[in-house]
Amino acid sequence: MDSPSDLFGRQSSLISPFDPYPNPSTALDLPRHLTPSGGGHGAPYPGANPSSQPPYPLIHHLLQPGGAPMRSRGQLHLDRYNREEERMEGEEEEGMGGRLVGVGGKRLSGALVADWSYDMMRVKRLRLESLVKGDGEIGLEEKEEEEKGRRSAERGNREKGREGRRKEREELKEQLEEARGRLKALQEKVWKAFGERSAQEEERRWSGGEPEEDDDGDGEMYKEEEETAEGITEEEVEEEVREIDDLSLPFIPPSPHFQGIAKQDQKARDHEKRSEEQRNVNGGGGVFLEGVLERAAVWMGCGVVRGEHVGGEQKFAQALKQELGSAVARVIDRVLRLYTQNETLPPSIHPSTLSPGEGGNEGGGRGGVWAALRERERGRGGGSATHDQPPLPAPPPHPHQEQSEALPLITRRTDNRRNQLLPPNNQPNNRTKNHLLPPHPFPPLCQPHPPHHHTHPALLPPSSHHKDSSPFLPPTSYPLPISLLHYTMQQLFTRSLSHLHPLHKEGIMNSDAYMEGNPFPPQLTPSSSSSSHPSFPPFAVMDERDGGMRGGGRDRGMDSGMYLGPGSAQEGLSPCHLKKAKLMFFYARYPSSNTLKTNFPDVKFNRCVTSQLIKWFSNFREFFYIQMERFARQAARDRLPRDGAPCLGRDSRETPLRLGRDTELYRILNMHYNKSNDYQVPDRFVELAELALREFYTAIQTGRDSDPCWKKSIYKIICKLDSPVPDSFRLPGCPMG
DNA sequence: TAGGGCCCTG
DNA sequence: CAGGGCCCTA
Repeated sequence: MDSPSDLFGRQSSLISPFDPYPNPSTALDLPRHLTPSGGGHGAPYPGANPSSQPPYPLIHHLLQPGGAPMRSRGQLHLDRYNREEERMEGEEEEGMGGRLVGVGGKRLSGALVADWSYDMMRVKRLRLESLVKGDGEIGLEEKEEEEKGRRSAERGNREKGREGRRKEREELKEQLEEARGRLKALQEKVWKAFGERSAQEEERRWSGGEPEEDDDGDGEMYKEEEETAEGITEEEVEEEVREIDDLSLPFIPPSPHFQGIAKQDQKARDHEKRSEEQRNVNGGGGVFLEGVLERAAVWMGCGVVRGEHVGGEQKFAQALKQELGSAVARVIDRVLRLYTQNETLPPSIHPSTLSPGEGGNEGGGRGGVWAALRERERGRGGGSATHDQPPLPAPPPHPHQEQSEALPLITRRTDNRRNQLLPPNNQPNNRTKNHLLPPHPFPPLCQPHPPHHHTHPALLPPSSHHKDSSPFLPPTSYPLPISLLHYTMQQLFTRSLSHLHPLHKEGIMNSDAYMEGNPFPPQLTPSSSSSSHPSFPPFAVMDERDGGMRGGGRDRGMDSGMYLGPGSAQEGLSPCHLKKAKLMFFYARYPSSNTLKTNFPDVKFNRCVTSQLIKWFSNFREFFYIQMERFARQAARDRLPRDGAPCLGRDSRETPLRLGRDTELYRILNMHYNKSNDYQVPDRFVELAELALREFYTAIQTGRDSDPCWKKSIYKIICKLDSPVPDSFRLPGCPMG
C-alpha cells in the first residue's frame, strides 16, 4: 500500500536528491526526464540555453497559489534584474574578451565589494527560488556563469559602483526580504500540511531512530525546514549558497530549506530534539490543504522541496492516482449504501461487506475496493516479495464465512486465496466466466451448464448437476475483487436501469459475465430460491409431451435461478429468459403475445418487453431458416445426403433429405437453441426442421428460389406447425428437460 | 395506423 | 442479438 508517507519516504530512497551531478550532461539530462513533455512553464530563464532548462511544473503548481504575490512582484523584478545582469555580463564579455564577469574591472571599496558579494549571493538565491516557483528553469551554463561571476565578485575585481545600480540593489534587497518572508510562510504551510497528514509516521521517523527506507537524511530535511520556519542567519545563507554552488546543483533552490537538503550529510542532529520540534510543528499546524489534489500536490511538493526531482512526476502521479482512487472507492461505497440499503443484494456484495466498519474507505481513503484493486494489480504484476505468498491449499471456508469475508478480503493486503486464484502468470488462459462470479451462499437455480461448455470440469463439483447439492463454484473459484467490483457495479446499474427501457437493460445484462453459465444473474435474490417459493415446487413434475425431462436423475423441475417469484415480476428480460425463449422455439416459432405472456409469468410485460421477445423469436426464426436454406442448398448442390442424413432412396419421391439427431444440422440447431444441451429437443421440432429442410430443398431443386418471395411459402408452412408450449414453461424459470 | 414480420447490417 | 428500414395486414 502506498500510503502518502510511503510515497514520501520512498522518494528519498529512490531518488538521490543530493547528487551533485558533476557531469554537466547529467545535470542537463536529468530534469528532462522529469518532464518528458517538455514542460515549459513560464518564460525561459534569460540567457540560458533553452534545451538545458529543466522545467519545474510541479513545484510551480504547488507554490503558485501561495507564491503568486511573490511572483507578481519579486519575480518580475528579479527577472528584470536578471535580464539586466545578463545584459551587463554580455557587455563586459565583449569588453573583456571572455566570459568571466567583472574580472579586471575597477576596484571597489572593500565594503562595497562585500556588499555586492552578499547581494550577489542573495540575488542568486532569489533567482533560483524564482526559477523554482515560476519558470523553474535553469541551465548549467548559466549556473557556471553565476559561479564564475560570484568568485570574481568576491575577489573584488568587478566594478559595480554605479549609483543607480546600488539603488536597484537596495530595492531588490527589500523585495528579497519580502519574498523570503512569504516563502517562509509558504513553506511552513506546506510542511504543516504534510506534518499534519502523517504526523504519526513522522513521529516514528523522528523518534524511532533510523528511517525505514530512506536513510539519506529525511530527518535532516525536516530539521532544516524547521530552521526555515524559525528563521535563518545571514551566515547560513552565505554558507548554503556557497555549498550549493560547490555542489553544482543548478536546480536546487538556494533557500535555507533547500540548502539544508544539500548539507544534510554533513550535519548530525539530535533526534530527540527533532522529535520535539516536529511535534510542535504538527501540533500547532492546522490543516492548510485539504482535498485530493491538494494533498497529492503537497506530497509532490515535499519531494520537490527536498530536491527530489527525479521521478517526481511519477510520484506525483502515484499520489494523485491514489487519492483519486480512494475517493472513487468512497463514492462507490456510498452509492452502494444508497442503492442497496435494506435490499436483497447477495450478501457478498452488500455494503456491509463492501466496507466493513467505518474504517474501510472512510476517512483514510486508503482501503476499500480501490485499494484492493491496486493490491491486486500489484500482486498480479509479480508483486514484491512481501506480496508473493505461496498458494495455499487451505480448505475453503464456509460459504457464509466466505461471503462475509468477501470484501474484508478486498481491503486486506494481498490475500492468500487471491494469490491462489490468480497466481501471477500462472492463470489459465481460458479462465471460465465462473471466475467472475461472486460468491453466493444460495444455490444458483439456473442449472449449471455441463462442464464441457464453459466450465472446466475441475471447477465444478461432482454434485453440481443435482439441484440440492449446492452446485456452487468451488471455493477455489471464488471471485476476485475486480470481478466483485464489476459485479457490484452491474448490480447497481441493473437496479438503476430498472426504470429504463428494458432493451437498454438487456444490453447491460447481456454482458459476458451474465450470459451463459452465470448462475448469479443480477436479478437473483435469495428469495428466488425454488425451494423457498410457494408456487415453485422444487420437484415439479414437468409436462413431457414432446421433450424435456432428460437424464432422469435430474429431478429439478425448473431452472429458475433468474427469476423472481410471482408478484415480484421484474421489468426486463434476463439471460435466462433468453434461454427459455430459445427452448420455447422448439415448440413455437411464431408465438403470439399472449403465448409469451403466458410463458413468462415472472416478467412484467410492457410494450418494450414484448417487442424484445418478439424480436428474439424473429432472430430465432432467421437463424433457423438460414440454416435450413444453407443445408438445403448444400444438399442440392451435392445431390448427396449430407452430414449423415441418409438418402431416402428410390422410394422417396421428392424428399431425399432427412434430419437425424446425428446430423450436423441437428447439432447446429441444438447448439443454438439448447446450448447447454440440458433440454431434450422434442421430436416434433426435429420433424418440423426436417420438413423445412425439404421445403427449401425442393424449392431450390425446382428453381423457385429465383423468386424473390420464394421463402414466404415456406414460412407459411412452418408458421402453421407451431406446437403448444408445454405447461412447464408457464412456471417461472427455465424448464428442464 | 399500429403491430408484426422479414431483411439487412453491425 | 439488436437496430432500423421496409412491407403487409387487420
